[in-house]
Amino acid sequence: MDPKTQARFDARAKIVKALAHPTRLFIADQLSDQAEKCVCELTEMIGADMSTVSKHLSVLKGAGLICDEKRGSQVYYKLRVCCLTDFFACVESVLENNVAQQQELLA
Amino acid sequence: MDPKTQARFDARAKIVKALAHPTRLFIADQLSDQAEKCVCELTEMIGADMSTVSKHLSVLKGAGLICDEKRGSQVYYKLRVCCLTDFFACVESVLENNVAQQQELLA
DNA sequence: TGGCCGTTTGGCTAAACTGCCAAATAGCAA
DNA sequence: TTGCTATTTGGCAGTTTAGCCAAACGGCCA
Repeated sequence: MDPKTQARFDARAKIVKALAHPTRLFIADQLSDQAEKCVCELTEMIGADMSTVSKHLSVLKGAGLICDEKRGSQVYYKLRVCCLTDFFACVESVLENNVAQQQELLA
Repeated sequence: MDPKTQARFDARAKIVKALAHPTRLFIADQLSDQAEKCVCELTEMIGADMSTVSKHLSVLKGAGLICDEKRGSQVYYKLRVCCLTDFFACVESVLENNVAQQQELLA
């Protein structure tokens, strides 16, 4: 694989990797309906340590998937990408495929 | 987060994680144009150890993203999911957004 | 059968990732 | 200033992942 191709797929993988965690997928999903949420709200929903949630948000931000805005002492995050809904739909269709195939194997 | 939601996002993450590697993204891309390829062809293109490529294929297969068919002594892999093209397009748009933002910061 | 080719599996080490705690930072209000 | 809240950062232990080598497996052909 030539270096240019390698670099391109490295860059893509970095973005996909940022989404490759249940908590981060959940966050992206929560933010996907145009709603912005602060860290404490997300922390409450997720039920983990706030530092953990903050780091997950940092990963998503580093990949350019979300952006933040400070208002007072709170930080609000929102999606920076509009196509994630399709992305999730695709993942969901894979899941459905997998279930269908498993049922076929049992039948 | 209630257990059901947790399980749903765990399942999604498992699929996204399977794609979260440059080599595996490359493989998925190669297989995305309806073409099936055997392990040796992919190994040649990627330039890694065949055992490494085989393991990557195993990860993709485990996630239900590709399927395999043995013909003689060779194993051919092909995509099992049609929506990956949109998936890649979304990732690509994130990359473009990021570049645009970086340029804006410099200007 | 023996040998070769394509593929997978086991094992090992190095690197990356997670999640918690504790500490640092920043804003706001008394 | 002090104190309180929201958030981020540093650090550490446990877990997972990556990629190579060696070995095992399976099909094919002489």
